[in-house]
Amino acid sequence: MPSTKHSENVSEEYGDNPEDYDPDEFEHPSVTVDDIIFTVKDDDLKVALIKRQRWPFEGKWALPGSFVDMEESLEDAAERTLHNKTGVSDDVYMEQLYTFGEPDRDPRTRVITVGYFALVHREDVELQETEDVEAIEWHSAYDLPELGFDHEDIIEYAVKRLRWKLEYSTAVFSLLPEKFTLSQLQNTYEVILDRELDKRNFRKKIHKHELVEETGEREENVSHRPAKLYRANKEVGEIVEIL
Amino acid sequence: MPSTKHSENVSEEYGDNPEDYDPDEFEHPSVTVDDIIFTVKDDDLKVALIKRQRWPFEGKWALPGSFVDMEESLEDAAERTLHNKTGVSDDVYMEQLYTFGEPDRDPRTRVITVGYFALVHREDVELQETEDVEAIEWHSAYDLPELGFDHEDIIEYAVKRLRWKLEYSTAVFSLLPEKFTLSQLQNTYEVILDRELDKRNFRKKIHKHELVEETGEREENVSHRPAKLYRANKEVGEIVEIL
DNA sequence: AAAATAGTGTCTATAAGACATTATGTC
DNA sequence: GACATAATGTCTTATAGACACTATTTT
Repeated sequence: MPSTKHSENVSEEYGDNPEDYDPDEFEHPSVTVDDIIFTVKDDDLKVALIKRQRWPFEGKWALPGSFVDMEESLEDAAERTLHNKTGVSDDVYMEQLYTFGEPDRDPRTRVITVGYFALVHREDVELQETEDVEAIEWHSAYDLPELGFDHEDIIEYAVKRLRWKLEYSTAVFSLLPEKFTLSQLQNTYEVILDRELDKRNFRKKIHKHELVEETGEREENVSHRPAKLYRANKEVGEIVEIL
Repeated sequence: MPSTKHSENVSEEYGDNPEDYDPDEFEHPSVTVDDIIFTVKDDDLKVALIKRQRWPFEGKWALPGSFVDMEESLEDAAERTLHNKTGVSDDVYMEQLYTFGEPDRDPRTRVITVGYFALVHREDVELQETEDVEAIEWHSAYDLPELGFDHEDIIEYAVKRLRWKLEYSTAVFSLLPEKFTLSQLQNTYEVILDRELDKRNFRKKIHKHELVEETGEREENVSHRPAKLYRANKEVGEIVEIL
């Protein structure tokens, strides 16, 4: 098997064109999806990680991932991984993040991974340890444990994307329950952007863009003045310049 | 070969984990890169396309692409494709666009393609028909011929990214020669954004962000008042809110 | 009444957008 | 001097950011 061939050789012999290619003639890279699943909890930005049980990176943490099956789309593979590994099911915002393909990123073989970025509601946050058994836990994105592969870089990239999403889209609603207070909304922004926002200016903008509408309900069982509960007034993911 | 297996089966039998995977046990998808190479020429946004010589989509146009070799990075594959297919060499802005992986996007076999987005200077624009021989030509992104695969979708997505890049980064400089006039700069924006801009407001912004500096030179051999020539005063790709 | 959080408005500075005339070079 | 494009400024409106006090509920 010409597994050590260089691209130049391949190019010369095979005309460098997909159409000249016999899919069984060469070794192919493996393709996986990795999910970067975020939530906001306890005033902290959390990312779901599984603990690895075997070589390589045994005992270290890593993103939940799966191989892409020959007959499923990338997005289906990412959703399947989300469901199988976390037990989380509906109402999850998901989008493709980036494809990481350095030849040596996996010590076993050539693995190209397509990163998918997911935002789950605080409520959905129960990570089920599924049959696949490895421990899955929320970790602070600001204080990560030792990670296998290039997953630290992937998470760093995902946090940048998440910040962008918050400033320029309505993705924040995928991190909140259906009904939420304006303070919860602001807190979600503050945790993710890692800076404080002015309450009055924040509310001015939220209302100017008509991002929320009143439900008519208020908080209950709080030992202070209860806040009004709002719901999202835009589709999740819609592009709006918010901050 | 269990090439028709569904993902659920794979998941159950193999624990759904990359680490359980024997790279030779299953058929892998093929992985390609496709380059979406843009330039601005003749008041038009152009994209480089090759004419296909064989099935599938024989006679139709398609993006230049290559298989990813087992030992090269995705970016190296994209650059190799750029050089081999277009003859274009230095000073090209390139970034990963998106990964397209619908199972049926290629009628031959499962092919996942990583799109790379490239911007070349007007000057570098000589497309060389290389040994790989198929015709390569610039086509208007606003008036595309019939394309094979999902390449029309890919180009549509790339045009959106390009517009975003122009509004929020200094990527425009990769489309211009080293020295350029402010009218050329404005024209590049207008062609890509597909709308007219006010000359005075445009110049105000360019100067406010200190995007350009004077070279001290002026245009030559024009039959009207010659414009000053400027050069970029920021790194290409830097993030700045421009328009 | 004390504690805790909710909720609200003004002022200033900066940015965005609409808009027309003069300047300078070539032929 | 006719032609073609270069170059420039003002005014109005909208947006962003700094900033502090009152209101409401629970205990």
